Amino acid sequence: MNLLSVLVQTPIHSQVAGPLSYFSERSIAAGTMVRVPLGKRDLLGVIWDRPSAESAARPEAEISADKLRPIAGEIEGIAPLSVAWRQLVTFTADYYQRSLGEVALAALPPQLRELTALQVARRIKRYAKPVDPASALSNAAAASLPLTAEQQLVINQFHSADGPFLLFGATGSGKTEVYLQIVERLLAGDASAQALVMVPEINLTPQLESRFRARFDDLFGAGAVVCLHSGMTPAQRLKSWLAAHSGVARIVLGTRMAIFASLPALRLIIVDEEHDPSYKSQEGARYSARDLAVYRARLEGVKVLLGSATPSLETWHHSRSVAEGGRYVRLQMPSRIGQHASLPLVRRVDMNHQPKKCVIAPPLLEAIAERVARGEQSLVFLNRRGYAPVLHCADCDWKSECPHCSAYRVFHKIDRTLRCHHCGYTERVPRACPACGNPDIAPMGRGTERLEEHLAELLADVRRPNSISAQWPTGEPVRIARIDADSTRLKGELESQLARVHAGDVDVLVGTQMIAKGHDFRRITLVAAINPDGALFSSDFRAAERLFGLLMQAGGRAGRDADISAQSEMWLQTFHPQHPLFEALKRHDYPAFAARQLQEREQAAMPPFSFQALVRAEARTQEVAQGFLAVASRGASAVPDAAQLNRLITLYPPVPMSIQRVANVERSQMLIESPSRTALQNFLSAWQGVLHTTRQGPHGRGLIRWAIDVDPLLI
DNA sequence: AGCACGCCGACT
DNA sequence: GTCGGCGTGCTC
Repeated sequence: MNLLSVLVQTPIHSQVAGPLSYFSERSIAAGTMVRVPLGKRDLLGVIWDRPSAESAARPEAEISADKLRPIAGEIEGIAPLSVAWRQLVTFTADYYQRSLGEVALAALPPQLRELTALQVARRIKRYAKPVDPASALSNAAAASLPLTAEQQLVINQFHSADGPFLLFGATGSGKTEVYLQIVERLLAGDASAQALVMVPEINLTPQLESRFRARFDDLFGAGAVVCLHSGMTPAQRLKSWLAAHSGVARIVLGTRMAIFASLPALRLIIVDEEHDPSYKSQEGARYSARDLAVYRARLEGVKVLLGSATPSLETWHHSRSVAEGGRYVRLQMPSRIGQHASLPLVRRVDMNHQPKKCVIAPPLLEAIAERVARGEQSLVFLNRRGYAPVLHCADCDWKSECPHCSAYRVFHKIDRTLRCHHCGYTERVPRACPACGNPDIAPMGRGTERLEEHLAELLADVRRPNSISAQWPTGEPVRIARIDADSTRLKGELESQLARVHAGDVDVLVGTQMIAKGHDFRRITLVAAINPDGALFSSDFRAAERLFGLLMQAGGRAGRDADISAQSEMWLQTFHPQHPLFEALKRHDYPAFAARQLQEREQAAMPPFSFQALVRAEARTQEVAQGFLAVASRGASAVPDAAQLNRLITLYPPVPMSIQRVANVERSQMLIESPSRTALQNFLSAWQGVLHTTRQGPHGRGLIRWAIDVDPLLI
């Protein structure tokens, strides 16, 4: 009889958080997937390595023999998950303070959990057809593009060092082509090698997929490129996952979840737009897929390449010179592709000298109108969706607060609703002020919806050049489109709207950050940021970094075709034109911006010069949430080695979160800081127990949940 | 987390 | 007389 350790999906705060013990007639290798009974349920589990005798210092963790049950069965036809995969899961669970079972099972395709062993066996039979390389003799593969000197140099550097690498490349410098060539060389030289390529958002996978498939389908057979992201159906995900796990897929493209793909012959990881906050998971285990990529690469002895035009300050700091202590190799591609290609001219409009309350400064409006008249496209960027962020009554000062959250509901004119962007609570817009009956309630501020409407009015008299039809003898009216989370809610909407822009059926495109990221527009010659000032004086110390990245990326949408790049412009409407962030942006000088930011961070002992964790607590009342944290905080002095840790750990008092109440739940958080990552780790591991017992005790009464966020992005 | 059991209020 | 609210407790 064999004793087995099995992981099942159990969260860290349950009493069955650790690996569970089962027995089986025959011995089963670690990494094998099984089904096991737990209570009345039948769950998917993964056989885990049993703790070695000397490390099993907790005899009480051993379950009594009479409670042991046999496993229900093995999942046939799926090879055991590798040691490396198990180590990645173990590290993630430890580092992000979650249970092994939660991390491991969340990393597997959800359908695997639901299907019976028999159903799984059927799928495997259906899917696991090996790729036929003979299909390669069809069309010639999409040819590699000729490389610029910069690209060639970067590729040579990549092949002659170990990394990790930061590819610091301007927007339009041809990073994707570098990825393609690196992947191609690797896969061509090793018949089983696999590469993992990550992008921050689902939106960006289709265009990347088509480029990779155009290049590799004929080379390695259709099916060599698969995608892995949460927008896929459960069946598609299972299929891609099995293709990766079985080695049939050679290239996996995906979002942050793809970092956990089982890739038995992994040789390379690429993280595109590595600075993007989407790589940090905001629910469940709050892992950073970018950081895990670096860890996994080291673990498996493979190369990792992080790419960005505006790297995260963490990565930038890691890529300082070796003499200064840097660990990453910095590869640079400062120039845009094309003979006369250049980055857009940045123009700052001082809003202090514009007509009061004007939304679009007259010179900017004129510039847009000029583009329209020339048949060129403009992109107008406002990072706020809806019609107006708040509805207001001038008589009694009523505002459209959400009854369930400490936030305003946003006015959406298109369906006459007030919508809370935090809890989703939606109501019809009242005819009159709900507080005093005044029928004259007005929108305050503006979002993309209102901006679109406003632009249509302002550009009503502008005519674009005539096309084929003689319907408009004096030219055709301006075509304005809007792309944001609202206009692309339906499946396929984003694709069709982007297609309209690409086809030249749009003159002015209004949108949120959704349009700033990655899309390869070819005919835009003007990008305008309507109101970027908000982040300049934010209490979030990362706001400036995010704004710089966003604006740099938005600006990067302009003039991507060499023919037009010379006349392309980026306009910034600001009340602080002299702000160093905009000065650096004007010069396209990320290094200067980063140096300044890093200096400030170092002086203030902030990341990357310190390490942080956040504990968040939720309850019906703020008192309960904060009380729980306060008591657990006091209990911190009781953890082992507390005296030693005290020197290295700073616990800040619990405070309400910036949006204190969401869906009638009060939220509180406390910050923990340390100059040492290891010290922080040790403390958090030891402190878990205190949080547990506090939860169980009188001060945990009424607490809904709590969670630790290691390396939080939002503070 | 599920999923039970368990003990009190408004419905066929 | 039952359906069902969610409080407490257990699962290798």
